[in-house]
Amino acid sequence: MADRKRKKAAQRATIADVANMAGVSKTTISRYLSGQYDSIAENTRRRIDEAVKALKYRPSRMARGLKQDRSYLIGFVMADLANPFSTAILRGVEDVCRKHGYNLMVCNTDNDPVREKEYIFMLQSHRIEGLIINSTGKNNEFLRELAEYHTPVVLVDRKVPELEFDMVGTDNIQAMEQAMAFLLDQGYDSIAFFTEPIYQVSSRMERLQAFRDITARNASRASGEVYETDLRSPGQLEEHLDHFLTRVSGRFRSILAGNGVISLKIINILQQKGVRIPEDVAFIGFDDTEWAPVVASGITTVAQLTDDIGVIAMESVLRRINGDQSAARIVQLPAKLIVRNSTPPVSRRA
Amino acid sequence: MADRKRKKAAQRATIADVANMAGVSKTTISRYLSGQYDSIAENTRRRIDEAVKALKYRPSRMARGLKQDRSYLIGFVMADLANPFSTAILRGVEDVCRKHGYNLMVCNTDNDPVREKEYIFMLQSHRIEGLIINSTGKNNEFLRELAEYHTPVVLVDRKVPELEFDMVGTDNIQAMEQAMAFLLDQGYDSIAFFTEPIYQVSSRMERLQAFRDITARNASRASGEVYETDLRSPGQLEEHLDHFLTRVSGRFRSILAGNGVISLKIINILQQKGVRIPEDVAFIGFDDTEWAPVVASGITTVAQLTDDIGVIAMESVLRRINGDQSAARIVQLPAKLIVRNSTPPVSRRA
DNA sequence: TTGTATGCGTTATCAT
DNA sequence: ATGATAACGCATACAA
Repeated sequence: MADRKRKKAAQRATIADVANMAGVSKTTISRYLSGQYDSIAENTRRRIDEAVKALKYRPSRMARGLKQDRSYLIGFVMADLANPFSTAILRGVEDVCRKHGYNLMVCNTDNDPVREKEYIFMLQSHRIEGLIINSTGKNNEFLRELAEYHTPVVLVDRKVPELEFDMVGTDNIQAMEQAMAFLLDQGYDSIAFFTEPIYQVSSRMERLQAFRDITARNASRASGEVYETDLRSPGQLEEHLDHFLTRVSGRFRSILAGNGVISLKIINILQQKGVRIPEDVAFIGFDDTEWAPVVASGITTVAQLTDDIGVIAMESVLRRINGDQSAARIVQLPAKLIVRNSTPPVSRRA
Repeated sequence: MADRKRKKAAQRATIADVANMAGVSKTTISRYLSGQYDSIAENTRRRIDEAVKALKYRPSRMARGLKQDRSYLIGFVMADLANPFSTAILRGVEDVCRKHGYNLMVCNTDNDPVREKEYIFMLQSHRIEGLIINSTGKNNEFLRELAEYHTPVVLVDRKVPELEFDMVGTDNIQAMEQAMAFLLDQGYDSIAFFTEPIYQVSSRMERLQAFRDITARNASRASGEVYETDLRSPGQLEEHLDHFLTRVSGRFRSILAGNGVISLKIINILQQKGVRIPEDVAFIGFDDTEWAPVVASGITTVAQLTDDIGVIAMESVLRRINGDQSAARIVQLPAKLIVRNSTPPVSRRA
């Protein structure tokens, strides 16, 4: 009975401890751990069972990972965890991870490329087996590095043209077309599109471009106005709203918000100013947030399939992990217009 | 020049590769990695710099961790990631983690003890260095196991009487007292408390108990009614609301919601029924959700310091990691009543 | 200032 | 059905 090394405190049991207690070799324990029960005698297996329980043995994923070159870890890097859109995706990702025995490492970059880079480095050091990211687009070099070493990367929400990775997001053209067609059909002749700064964010670019295309095609029916607003700049959104409400002509005015965050801010300011939805201005929000049904007797929204985005992104990672070498896939999920009371036909208003 | 082993694909560089390229031993590289620059000659250091860059070397945290008995990993286990309360805490935790070089493993148990147990096992295998959890309370045995091996566990939101761990949450007594005192001062003589099922959830228990105590003390001024509602049971909440609105006497009725999730559901149903806030019933919500300002001309809420809960929880973990052996601390942060328009004085209503 | 040798806890290879 | 041994990538004790 070899006596264990003395350390100053309770140490976790190792495979060797289990082997000793069960009276077999480490190899047999290892077989047991990987479920090769066929090659283990019934009663040795029982003895191992007992030893594992008695010692509260938990195999070390670090040791196992080092040997097998695996980590059982997936990285999840978001530009803005404060946005419910991000956490909705997170839930989808987490669920699939759990079902497949992976753990999720969650990182919030706050849209800062430096933080993003630091996180990518840390995740590389942890040897993550897959990465799901809505990227600032400023660290393509390091994302490519992951790909070189066969770590699948899946982009969500934001495309990065230089990167040939799988991408999962919303079909922003179709989404905008639904929203705009509906507003036009309802008879609105003035539509303002409010978006957070475009930068290089593809989803915002696509929505903006779609807005421009659609207004151009419908120039005879309605006028379009674009407001690109930095929400961190105090007063800017209010200024833009003032401009639209007082300086832009149009009998029947409507607002289309580019995402859930700016939706809420707009509604807040409108309420403060006593501008009524939909009596004074109609409103459609992007993202079907939890509060959409209860604000202003119900806000019409363009719902993204956030949960599905997360699920599909993680499934794409798994497919690549399992050896799929096919060309990068771009999945653009349809958006669904959810009509509530913020967008009545103008006939009922005029 | 020893030739590297041939594997079928691009492998990450190891410390040995860097050592070879820089023409020094692995030990020197190791020193370099741990920042012992004093004991390295200027120009060897430069050569190492170059080699690291050229090889895109990323030290393996698994190997390092195995040797040092560290993982650089913190576990974060939540009963309900869908609740914005959870993700608010997550942001606080994540921020502190990042600043200290830790990575966060996020787990969603969906209030299921079995899932919780599986996650705790996985986290144990990953040798997490700390755990932040709002627990179902059904896996105390395994949480204690973590403590035995000196892994600090910090409870958030929910206490577990059997577990002597640090705990961070809201002072629910003070929170309820603020809300109730305000309702009473405004002149409401009937208060209904709506809560999700109490089970063993300490935060819900505390709020309920406080409600009972306060209504008992103020029996002459107002009557209190408790509704414990399982939101998964269809129709139950509506039934309870119906009961309160039609069967319970009281000239000036008010509702106090036990958390943000049930707040939203209640408001939704009230709106569907055409019950106006605050004209027909006053309303205070627990948790100052993002939508509180814009619903029903502004909902009065009891704000929890969610971000601080996360920050303090993670700081507690760090303090324990750094050797603090003092007795378990319970931190109960004050709640702040945010008065909006859902709770006017009854004099303005009568 | 630098290097050699050993071991962390596991799996894989090759035996028996 | 079971075991002995080497190796994964790094840090550490000890030398030089």
